[in-house]
Amino acid sequence: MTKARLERFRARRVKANARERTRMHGLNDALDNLRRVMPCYSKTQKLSKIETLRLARNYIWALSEVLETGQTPEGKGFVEMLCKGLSQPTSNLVAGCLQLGPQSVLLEKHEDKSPICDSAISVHNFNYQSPGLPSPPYGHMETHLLHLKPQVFKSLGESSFGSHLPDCSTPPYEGPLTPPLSISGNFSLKQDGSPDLEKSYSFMPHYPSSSLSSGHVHSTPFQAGTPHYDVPIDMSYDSYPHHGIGTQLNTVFTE
DNA sequence: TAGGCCATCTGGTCCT
DNA sequence: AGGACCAGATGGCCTA
Repeated sequence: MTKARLERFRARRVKANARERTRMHGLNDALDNLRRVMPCYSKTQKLSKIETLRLARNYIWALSEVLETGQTPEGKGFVEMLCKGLSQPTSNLVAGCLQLGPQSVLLEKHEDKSPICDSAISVHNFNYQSPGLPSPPYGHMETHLLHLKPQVFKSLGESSFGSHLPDCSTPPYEGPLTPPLSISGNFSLKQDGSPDLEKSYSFMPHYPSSSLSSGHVHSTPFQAGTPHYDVPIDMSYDSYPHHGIGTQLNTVFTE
């Protein structure tokens, strides 16, 4: 290889590296956008990539469950759905983030009676200190309990909007907050059952029955007939080998 | 110190 | 040829 060819090769490699960096930054930006529309978003305590993907999968599943059943998710069950497959720290984070007390407050109105965002079911700046959980490192946590779009509420018979969607999403994200849903269509968002179909792992938070008051997630199946996996979260979390994000994506969507 | 997570570099493969 | 995508390797940072 002549010196000139070597230099050309080096230059090409440098350019390819730069492109790869840019590509990965784009991927990370997309992940950040995904984090922002998750039910548990914190700028300071970022979910890892793999946990973000898992939580997103659960969130989509939970929302499609709401659409399908037309039932308001019961608080504990909702948390359980979101926590399926997450690591214990993340599960604790989500649980602590979403549990407001013994009574489900999932449908509590946003405290800021903003005419624009009045429709969003969310609780902002919620600091939760659970007696059974470690001190929350997340601190100032912005929580979206159910950041549902009007069509979701319409399906629940609780819609009060027109066709205009209130923009309650975080600024940088310009895409839709909810996946394209086709209720009458030929496809279903949800697979046949729950995200934990594959029994390679199964996790149902296993806590004392006084779960909520003790800051734990009580294992109440969200959906009647949902198999009860009486497995502690920490026992069921499988540590995945260190793969690239592509592999992680594959892992998440085949789970 | 080990393990988890991440960014980056790199070479391979596929496509235009 | 060059770009996009992917996965393996590597090293840094952080935390338990």
